[in-house]
Amino acid sequence: MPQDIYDKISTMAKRRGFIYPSFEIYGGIAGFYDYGPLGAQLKLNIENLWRRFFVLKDNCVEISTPTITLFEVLKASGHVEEFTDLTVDCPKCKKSFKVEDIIGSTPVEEALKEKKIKCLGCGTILTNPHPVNLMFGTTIGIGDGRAAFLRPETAQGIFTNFHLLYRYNRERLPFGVVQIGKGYRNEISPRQGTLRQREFSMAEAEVFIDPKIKTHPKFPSIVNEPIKLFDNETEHNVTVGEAVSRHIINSQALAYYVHLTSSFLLTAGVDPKKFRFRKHASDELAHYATECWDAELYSERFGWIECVGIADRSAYDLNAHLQASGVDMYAVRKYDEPKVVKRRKITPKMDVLGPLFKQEAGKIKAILETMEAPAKGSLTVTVDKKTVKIPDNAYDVTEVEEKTPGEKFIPNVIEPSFGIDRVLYFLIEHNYKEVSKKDEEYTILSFPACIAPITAGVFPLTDDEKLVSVAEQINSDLRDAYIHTYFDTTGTIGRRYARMDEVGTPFCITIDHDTLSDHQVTIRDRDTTEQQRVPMKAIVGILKEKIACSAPVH
RNA sequence: GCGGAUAUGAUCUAGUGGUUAUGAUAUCGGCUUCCCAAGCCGGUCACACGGGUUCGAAUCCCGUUAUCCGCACCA
Repeated sequence: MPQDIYDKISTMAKRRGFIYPSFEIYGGIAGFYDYGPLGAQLKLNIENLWRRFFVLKDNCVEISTPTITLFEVLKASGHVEEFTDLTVDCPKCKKSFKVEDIIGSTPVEEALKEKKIKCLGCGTILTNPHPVNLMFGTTIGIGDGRAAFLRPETAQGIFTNFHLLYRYNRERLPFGVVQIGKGYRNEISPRQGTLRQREFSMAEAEVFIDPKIKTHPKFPSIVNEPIKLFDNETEHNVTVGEAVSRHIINSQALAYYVHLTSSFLLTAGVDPKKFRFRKHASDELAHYATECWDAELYSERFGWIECVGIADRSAYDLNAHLQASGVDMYAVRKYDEPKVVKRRKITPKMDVLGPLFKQEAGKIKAILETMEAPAKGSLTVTVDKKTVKIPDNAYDVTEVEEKTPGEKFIPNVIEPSFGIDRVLYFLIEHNYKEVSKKDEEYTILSFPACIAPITAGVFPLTDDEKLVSVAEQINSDLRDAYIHTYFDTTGTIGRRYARMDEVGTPFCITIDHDTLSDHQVTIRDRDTTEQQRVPMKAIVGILKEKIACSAPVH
């Protein structure tokens, strides 16, 4: 098979220190990759660029929560059910089914023995039952510890802190919270290299909004920006404003983050021609989502690959945690003036309720205090699934006027969720260029300056001591200014340029004999190979400006 | 998970049941040269792992692992 771009990139990435297969000296394991020195720096640069968009520009706050997540959290969020499927295969029509779709709640072993599990299509007896559980389980503590999972997404760490974060944000909506970190999925069969890993990095933003005001404060500034949307039938080349007015995207808030994502990806260096947004069909939506747009990037080998999901998770998660934990996950929509409501308030008489209901009296009291007294008839409450009648002499009714400052509601969530490793791979693939120089194959990674792992090569033209010491000074000045450099005195200058081109270093600074007298150096541009003579003192400033990576026109 | 193919230095690769296992690139050292992968000399680094057959296995057989292709799966 001829080498395609994926093979070439894999080879280059390993050879030059971007990506290594993990644990290779012990045989390796599918779905795990190490980032070498250049890969780790590239990943850090991508994450920091992401922070510039989501934290600095969009005002989200960043938190950090454990990757080991308590069973209860993922039970409440639906992941325990949704990620654990027992699946059986049909040997005849080669289809797989969830066991529970076929036999309901019958124990599986029994059903297998009795050959009750038959293919819904052709009636053949199904075989090979295997659990498809995408979460890694573990136990916290020794012995009867508490069950836990490695998190399948960082989002739950944000949801479970909602009440604290809402207060941090001084009880105002909208606000966004981000987290960058590892997620884990025990993929059945990882393929496609780093595009499908079992441990992977994600950057997620959970933006909490009022479901009645699904907008974004900066939406007006982007209404005329173009965007390419594919709804599985038609490709719409529209403006962000049109996307919303024509209901291709169903809210301004969602559309805003579609645009922000686009802006981030293009700044990071994805090829606009290999980039689109695609809407999830209703049958591919996650269990928590009501609408989802994927940013898809095109790979020459793998086709269109989802790298970012921008989902409207509605109130799903906060509601789930509210139900399961009992902690208030509401926000308040303030009225212009507090509303005054007359209410027939119940005041329980504990001296009657206590002896009557014993240990249940406390629960009954709590329920009664939230209830409206019936205008007529008897009062009943439901405690532990039992309905009990409360005698008239066990409570008083008083008519009170209650002031309500606003309406309670569960916020909705817009979630842009980025697969960092996928973005990283695509930045390599989209920027991988082959040219031929003097009949030799020559490769260039045309990374934008803001994400390139090394910003500048620093080269004395010869290994003359005088040149080397000036170059060393320039090198340390740059490093003092947080600019990553690669200092190299060996080999010909062409070879040194070539080495930098292959790993995507945008600039090389060369110190030659003239530098000693005119205090100028040469800056060489990777993409044009053009050279510019500039004063030594100006270099830090020039490079800092280049790294700033202003947003491209698109 | 099922079926097929593959596995030799960091990379690409030659090779045979029998001495010390090719060659190139890269890398390191030396000489030389110095603005786009120059040359010469020298050095480091490999038969995926485990078992079997055999006097002898990197080579043949089996298993494992990984990778690639197809199927299935894929918030």
